[in-house]
Amino acid sequence: MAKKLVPPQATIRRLSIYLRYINGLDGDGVKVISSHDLARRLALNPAQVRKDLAYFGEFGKRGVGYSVKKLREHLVKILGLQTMRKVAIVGAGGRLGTALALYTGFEKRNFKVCALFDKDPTVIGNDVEGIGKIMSIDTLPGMVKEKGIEILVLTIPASAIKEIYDLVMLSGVKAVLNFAPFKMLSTESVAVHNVDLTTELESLSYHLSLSESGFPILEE
Amino acid sequence: MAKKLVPPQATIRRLSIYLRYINGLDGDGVKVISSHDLARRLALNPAQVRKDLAYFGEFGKRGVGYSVKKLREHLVKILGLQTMRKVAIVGAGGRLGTALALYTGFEKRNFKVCALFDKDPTVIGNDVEGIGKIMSIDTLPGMVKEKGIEILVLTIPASAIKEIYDLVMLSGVKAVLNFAPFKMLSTESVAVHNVDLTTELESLSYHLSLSESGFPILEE
DNA sequence: AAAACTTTGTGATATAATGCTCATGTAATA
DNA sequence: TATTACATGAGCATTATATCACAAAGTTTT
Repeated sequence: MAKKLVPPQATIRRLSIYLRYINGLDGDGVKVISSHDLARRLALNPAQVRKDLAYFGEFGKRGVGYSVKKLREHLVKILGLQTMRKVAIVGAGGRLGTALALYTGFEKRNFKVCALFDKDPTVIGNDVEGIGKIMSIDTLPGMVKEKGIEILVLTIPASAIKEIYDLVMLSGVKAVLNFAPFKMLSTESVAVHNVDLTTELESLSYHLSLSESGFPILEE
Repeated sequence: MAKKLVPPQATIRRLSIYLRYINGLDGDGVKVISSHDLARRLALNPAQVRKDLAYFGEFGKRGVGYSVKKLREHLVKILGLQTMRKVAIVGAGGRLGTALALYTGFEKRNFKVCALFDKDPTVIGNDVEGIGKIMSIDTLPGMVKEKGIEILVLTIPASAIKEIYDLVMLSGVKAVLNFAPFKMLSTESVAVHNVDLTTELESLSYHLSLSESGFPILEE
């Protein structure tokens, strides 16, 4: 019985975690896995695992569990990972941009970095092996259309945000992973996820202060 | 009237955002800011801003707003940012580790990368300018104590997790920022934040699939 | 084939986060 | 000094998310 409800963002993130876990099971010859097993391994609640999956259909078999093979297929389909997703990096001249451009781990997961952009004329034209030359940010909209880029990874400094915000949002991409220290908002046509490293460090600092003052930590 | 409640993690993250925003106000000669101003600028709800701040005391003045100077002082104090926090990077030989080691933006925010570790003998001993040589992971517990390292940034590959998990958790640090594709859990003595880049990309991919099938995006 | 297990899927319940509303305090103005 | 306007802090309402608990469905054992 298909219950039509919008799954929370947290559920989507967990699906990705489930997929990684069962991918890691590959050689082990495990044919079936229960919500209990998954939950124990991933430090979650079994009911939550079941509910997460139930948003998308009835994948399990009562008294048995979930077929690993089928579950993997479903997760790949739900997350839209059957086809390679084309990614571009904006701010590719910076440290973080370069690191992500050269990181090979994404390809295994079906994400392909296929274009690099920057604003700085001193890095435009630099060749990154395996990907190509860093291009001017001005060419972004054209390249998005030409290459079929779907996701933009933003690794620009705070100072460049004003200049680049609209350019990115109107470039035609449908998704943005933003590392810049500024919260970008999702719109009808562009999904944005923000990763804010400073905020992560500062909230850890808060916990340090807490434990200095004698409080326990306990969360997440 | 001080209400004794534990502030949610989301509140702590927002405090960091508030601080960044009012730091950016520096030259503008703004003396006072209202919850409304803050909320509008940061795409939040004014009541939420007030509630976030009210967890920690009564900083505002009715009819006026919050003194920027005082608010900054309070936020710095709450987040424990008066003193420099010493950070070490584990997995400093990899792309991401190197990028973070060389990233200078953290110092402005009072975080100092002061040690680098790796498991790989081929990178141990490499000198990173301004920080020092990459050290063997085996020396981690000793160095944590010796240098007073409080935060560990983990940028190790999936394959190294098993080997390094306990070493990190027992090293004596009080906080971990984990980029490895594995969810580490906070304990009584160690606060952990996980940043999972693959999960971020995959959940964006989910939204791409959705919009391909005609659904709108709308979230965050 | 019945009984005893196992595990899913889901309604009901608990917990948490967010947003609304307003009494109260403050400042500016007449 | 009274009036008006404004903004906080807090209680309450609403929404979102997570957990519990159990009936229904499948498997294994006797």
